[in-house]
Amino acid sequence: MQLSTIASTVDTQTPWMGGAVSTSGVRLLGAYDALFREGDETTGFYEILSGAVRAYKIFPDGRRQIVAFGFAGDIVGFGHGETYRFDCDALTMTRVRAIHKSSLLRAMRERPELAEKLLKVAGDEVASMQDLSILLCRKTAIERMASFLLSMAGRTTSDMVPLPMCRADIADYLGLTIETVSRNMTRLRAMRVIDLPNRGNFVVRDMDRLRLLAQCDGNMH
Amino acid sequence: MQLSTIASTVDTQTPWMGGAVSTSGVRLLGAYDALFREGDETTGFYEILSGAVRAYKIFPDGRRQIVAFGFAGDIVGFGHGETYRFDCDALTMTRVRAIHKSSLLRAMRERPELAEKLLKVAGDEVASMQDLSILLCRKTAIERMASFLLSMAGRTTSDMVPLPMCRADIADYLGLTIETVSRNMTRLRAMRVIDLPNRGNFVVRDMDRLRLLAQCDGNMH
DNA sequence: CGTTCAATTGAACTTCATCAACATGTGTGG
DNA sequence: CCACACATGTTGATGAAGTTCAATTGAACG
Repeated sequence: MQLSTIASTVDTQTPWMGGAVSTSGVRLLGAYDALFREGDETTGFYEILSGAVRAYKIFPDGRRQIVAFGFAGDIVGFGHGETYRFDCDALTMTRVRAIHKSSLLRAMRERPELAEKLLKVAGDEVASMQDLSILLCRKTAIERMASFLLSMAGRTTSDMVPLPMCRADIADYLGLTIETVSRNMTRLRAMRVIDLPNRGNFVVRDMDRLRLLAQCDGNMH
Repeated sequence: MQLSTIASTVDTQTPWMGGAVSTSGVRLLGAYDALFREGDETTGFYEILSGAVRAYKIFPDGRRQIVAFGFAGDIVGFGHGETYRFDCDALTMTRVRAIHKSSLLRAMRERPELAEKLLKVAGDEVASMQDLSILLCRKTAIERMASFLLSMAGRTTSDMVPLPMCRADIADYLGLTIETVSRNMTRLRAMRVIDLPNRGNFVVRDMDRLRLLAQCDGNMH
């Protein structure tokens, strides 16, 4: 199950759009630096080159919902109209490449297959959001945690899985409180499913059980 | 807040894609007839001409999540890969126009602006799913009901708002049980916010209070 | 070594789910 | 057209899961 969902990961071995899109500017962001803010005029998409970002919406009453995390290889910026619909900032030191709307439109006119590709990415994005809805709607706290950790683990080959976001970010993503996140992390550790060697990292000790707990019926991508 | 979210509504005054897309077949569906089933090979998109559909996923353990409702003017079929990712069927007598994948791709190559338009529709779809995530993640039962009724009311000009889906469908969409849906409907009626003249319809008596309850900060489309 | 912020743990409370009974209203056959 | 039957929807009582409030621990940095 694909949880991280700002946009689907694209093949980053090759520069994303074959260089047809002009060599747009690369920006370097520090922790919690804004990529864009709600209400800003949309300039286009961003490709995350390294690091991680979070996209979230803050409500008048202070409630916050993290809509998606984005990692290296993801494209962020779908689902906005003339202005951005929510805030997006970096979790850690992050490099992004801006893909300007105008250059994208130009490239799309020149190479129609690009549009198809982009449409596919958008479709994947929709799929991810649907998965997230299901998670928020139908899963218990520990199932959500398991699903989340599983998707994070799926992003690396390494044994030590980075967790660049704080508990509050995880909580606001999964629709839980930091206390519940913490309790269930502890519970998963007690069950010998994961290890928590330090803040910001975890290790999967029993992948089968983690998958079982995540309870998603395999056929989710 | 846009809840109905299979795809954003497009202008249906004019035939959707200016007729460039071949005059694809129009299908007529009775109540609970399938539009497509999970696992079927994706044939393309469908434009709802009249009636209503529901898109949902059923889990091995029987849990069901309605991902979206679709009404006249909506396009359904985003977020699927080679095969459909979940079931979609009609709630009532429904007419749909099939937009075949191949004819769409052909049309896109001929008229690049079509791709942009479709990309915008996909973006709106993502936006709607994000709204749904927020609803499921952050709202109480009565706030969810209010949001849902508000979005349904926003679809008609008439006083009497149709509610073509049963309580179970509403429950599985909002992440609640039928009992909770029923209780909160009753509660809203007791609060003189809505009237429930009969099954399948409701009337908004106090739109301001409904909006207040829905708690979405206006700036959601 | 102490300060500070994040994370963890504990206890009481709230909300919603669950189980169960009851009502309504929709359709069918007499 | 009425009466009955099954569906769907409503209402009530109880319990579990997660939130909230509060205290404690732990780690990072000066």
